[in-house]
Amino acid sequence: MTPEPFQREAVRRPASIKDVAAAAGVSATTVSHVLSGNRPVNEHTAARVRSVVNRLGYVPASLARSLQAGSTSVIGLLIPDISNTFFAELAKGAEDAAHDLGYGLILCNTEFDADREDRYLGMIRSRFIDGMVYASGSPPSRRRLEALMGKFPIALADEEVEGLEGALIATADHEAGGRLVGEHLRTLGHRRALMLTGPRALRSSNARANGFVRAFRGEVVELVGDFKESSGYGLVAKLLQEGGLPEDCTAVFAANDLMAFGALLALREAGLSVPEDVSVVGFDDIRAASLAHPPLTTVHQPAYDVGRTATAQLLQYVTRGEVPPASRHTLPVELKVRGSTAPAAR
Amino acid sequence: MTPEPFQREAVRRPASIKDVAAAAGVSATTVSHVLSGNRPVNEHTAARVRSVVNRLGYVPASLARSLQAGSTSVIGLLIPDISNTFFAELAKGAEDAAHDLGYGLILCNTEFDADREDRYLGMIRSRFIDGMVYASGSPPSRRRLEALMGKFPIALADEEVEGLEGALIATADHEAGGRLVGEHLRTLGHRRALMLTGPRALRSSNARANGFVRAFRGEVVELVGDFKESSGYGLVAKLLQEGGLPEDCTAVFAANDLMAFGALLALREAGLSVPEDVSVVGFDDIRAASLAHPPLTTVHQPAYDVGRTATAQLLQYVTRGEVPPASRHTLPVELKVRGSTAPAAR
DNA sequence: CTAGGTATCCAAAACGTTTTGCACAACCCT
DNA sequence: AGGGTTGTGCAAAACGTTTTGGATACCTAG
Repeated sequence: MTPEPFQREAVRRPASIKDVAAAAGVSATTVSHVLSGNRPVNEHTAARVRSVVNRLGYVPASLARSLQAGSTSVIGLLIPDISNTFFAELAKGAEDAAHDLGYGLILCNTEFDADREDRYLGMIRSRFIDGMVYASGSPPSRRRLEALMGKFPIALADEEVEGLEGALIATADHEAGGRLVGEHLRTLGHRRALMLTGPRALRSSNARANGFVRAFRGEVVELVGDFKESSGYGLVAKLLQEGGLPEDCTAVFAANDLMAFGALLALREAGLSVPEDVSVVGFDDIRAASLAHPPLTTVHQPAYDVGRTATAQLLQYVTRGEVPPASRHTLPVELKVRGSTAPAAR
Repeated sequence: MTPEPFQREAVRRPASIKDVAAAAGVSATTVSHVLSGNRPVNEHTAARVRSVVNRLGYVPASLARSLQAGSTSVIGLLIPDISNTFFAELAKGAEDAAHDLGYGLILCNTEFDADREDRYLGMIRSRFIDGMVYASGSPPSRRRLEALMGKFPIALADEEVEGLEGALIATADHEAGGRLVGEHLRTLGHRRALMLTGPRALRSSNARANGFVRAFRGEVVELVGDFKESSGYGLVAKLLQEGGLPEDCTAVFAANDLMAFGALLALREAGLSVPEDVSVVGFDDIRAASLAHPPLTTVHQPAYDVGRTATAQLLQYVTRGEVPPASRHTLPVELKVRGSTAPAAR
């Protein structure tokens, strides 16, 4: 018995509140009141209305409702790349927070593309969304954002923006993360390290580097990367070709896990073994970090919490019209010591 | 020089088309025409209007526009878990396809929660979104979906639904994937295998198993899991405790990578080495698969394409009102042979 | 000088709700 | 009997657009 093929109904105008009103012999006002409970309605009339609603399959048009209410109960989440597990986790946190308050979440995936970002920011200017959680992942243009933040509810996630100190912000404690790595490597006896940073324009990247340098108190060679696996590979491979790591350099700290993987690959190709010859540390603790070989020592970022907190802050502002008491949340990070670090080779 | 702290402007009603009209000394109609170019307007007047638009920072309210137009240019993407890389990739494809046609994408993350799914489906019933890409990941309730698909544009991604043959569908060729694995293992000399399936109610899961069994032509012991790492671990660990793998069983095929990882862990804990003692194969090719130790042999699913194709189909239907010629797309999969499979031990 | 264009703009309707002020009846209390 | 309350429901305004049928003035050709 094969089920009969599915049939698409002919399109027809969906029932409106007026249709319901007419069919039930009441005014649209009364239907509205029955459905919203905003004012009392005679139980007998209400029952009749409800029955008509069911029969006609009436569902209020949320557009009209939003237009009247002046808000849509939808916010946006702007991120560069949803297929990056960090942002996926962040998105999950944001979606949870939004859902808790009955809000929808529009995914604004920019691919680091400015045009795309602009188009999405247009959604807030045209008031299609009530607010935006902004986690651009690239150095945001301050001017553009500032103009927007003055007029519309925007919360920053993961990345702060120079000069927007009064804004709503949730971010991981990047500096502390860097410090933890510095202490860890120092304790293991390392005295010279190679640091692969992210783009200079990113505060988070700088904070990681600063924290590291301060706590490590050894000699650090900094190379600027772009957070991609290829850059981690390229920088290290090039260095190795040009005569190897700096003398006595026994550790590599990459500002994110992807670059660490790249570094890992380059080291392995050069015949160096991790962690025996060189220790490697990443940042982010993406899922692959624990599965890699060797498992990567890294700093766990609370991506989910960052997304959730930023969104909760935004919604508190949006729904209650008040800026939350703590308008800046710095969330704790955690060092995950795994197999890619070991005491410095003598 | 610290930048001065950011100031939030006092909230005031945003300028409407009437404000612009008044300030420019024309009617709202004219403003609308200037902006849309729908009808010609005297260039002198138009210039004046445009200048006022800029001065007032007027942006048309998309809600009102949508209400009038009868559509919102936003569609939904319903998935169970955005932090799963498979769905993240799928989401990326969907977002790309939507963006290409000027559509926004609302992320509907259900966490396998029926209430949550219902709430999101409400968005389409209330016409807040023009359509929905449905990739529930769990056996969808046919009745609920059928009623909805008759009335609203819905495309199925990744998972088909029994009896909805006429619907828009994009899915990977699960059966072929299973076959590829079967042939691979058979060629390597394996004759007995353990298969960890997904939930029985999922078509995709069954298709993988069927394809495998057919092509392997050896003896297959099937154990039903739930696509989670824990279930892969649990099933295999239990088996090993109760007397080990079936005699001469030299291969394990898990219906997805996560379960394969679980199996890998259980085998390792029992002192069995992969692939020397047992070969292990997964399905999905999530990022961690290639980074695991040993790198996992698995079937690559075109998650991005599935999302993109399903969305493109949906939008073709939504924008042009016509069902696309090929309303069912089966996308090719690819076997990635890595380190977790080897010739059967004698 | 008039009939038919053309260029330019506007008023009003429509989209589908919610909200608010009011009307009408029925009831209660003194 | 009259004033106040309560219960019930409606009409109209408002939200901010786009669309459509005219209206007005000017111009051109006959």
